[in-house]
Amino acid sequence: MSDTQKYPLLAVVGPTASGKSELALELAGALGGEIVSCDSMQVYRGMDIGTAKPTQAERRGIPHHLIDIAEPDAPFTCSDYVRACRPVIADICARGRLPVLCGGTGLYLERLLYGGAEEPETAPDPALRRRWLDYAAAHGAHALHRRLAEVDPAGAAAIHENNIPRVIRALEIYGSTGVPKSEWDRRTRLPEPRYRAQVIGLRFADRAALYARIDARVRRMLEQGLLDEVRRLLSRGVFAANATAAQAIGYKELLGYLRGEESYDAAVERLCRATRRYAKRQMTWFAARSYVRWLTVDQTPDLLGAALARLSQPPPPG
RNA sequence: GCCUCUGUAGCUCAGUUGGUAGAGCAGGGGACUGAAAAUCCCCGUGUCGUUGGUUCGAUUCCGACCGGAGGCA
Repeated sequence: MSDTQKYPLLAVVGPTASGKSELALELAGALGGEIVSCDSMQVYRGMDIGTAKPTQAERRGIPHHLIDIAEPDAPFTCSDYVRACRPVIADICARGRLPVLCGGTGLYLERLLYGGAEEPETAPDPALRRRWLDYAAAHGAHALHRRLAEVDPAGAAAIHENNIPRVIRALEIYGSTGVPKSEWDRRTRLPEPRYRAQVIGLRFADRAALYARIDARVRRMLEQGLLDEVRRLLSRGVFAANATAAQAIGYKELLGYLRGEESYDAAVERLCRATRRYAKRQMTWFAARSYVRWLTVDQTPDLLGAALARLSQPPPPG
């Protein structure tokens, strides 16, 4: 795809509970757009309340894509997301509509925008990972990291030795392609985004204001029956499957309560805390992306107006 | 009323045979290329309850007082 053929798209990013969905919906309504979820957990069927999926009523007749496209007990990765997302964007644009990405999974958006065509075809290999994990257990994280340094010094230097999953991933890539991960990283990072993307980020001048919204949202989820939702997934064996979906905030905390390991209040407190920490990690991620144009939610009465004003400006250079 | 124990970081507690102190949790900051709601890294000054005394020097020893817990009346 040459530069002149680049598809346009909008994206609304930011920490959880910052109001992304609402703004994205308004933008889609105003600009003739369709929502494309960019969320690692909304892809799973049956996880509705805890992932804050917009209800049919809340979608106001605007199509939402990449929600409910995977089973929670099966693996679904960043690469699956990107592969699923590209044709959706192409289709929306082909119909003369505007894709409005919306979500808090920074990595998914990053790989969508900057991922090249060439990528290592190395799906996670459970047996191989098991082997490296055993190796780490037997010889320690340091020894595992040294194994990586032998074949990929640059890659090893970029990964802390205690970050065992990452070290194993890098070993996996080298093992199955014969090319170091650091080399793949160089090859698969586009200098320019693949789309004519305009990314709006939501942030808060007052952190406490966001945290209050998070606490309120957790309370609302519980009122809407989050606990029952977790029970349903539990009975389906989702958490035993050791799947990505089982790592979702809300689900893993309430599990402790359902198993009688802690009180309800303690589980809810842990849930709120985990959500706040997650929000902080999201803020750190997006704050480091130069392509994000920020709107300060608690200082902007007319978010939609402010967002539209931003969009009329030319996008920032690469 | 008397006796014993106790009072150290936001919380739970260590510790200093007298030279002004450190862990876990909480909190803050950061990283991030196919598990990312995941994973990982960095960050600990606080009237050591108050007040007298001993001492070159007290959070540490002694006294009194004020909280808290327990016991005896």
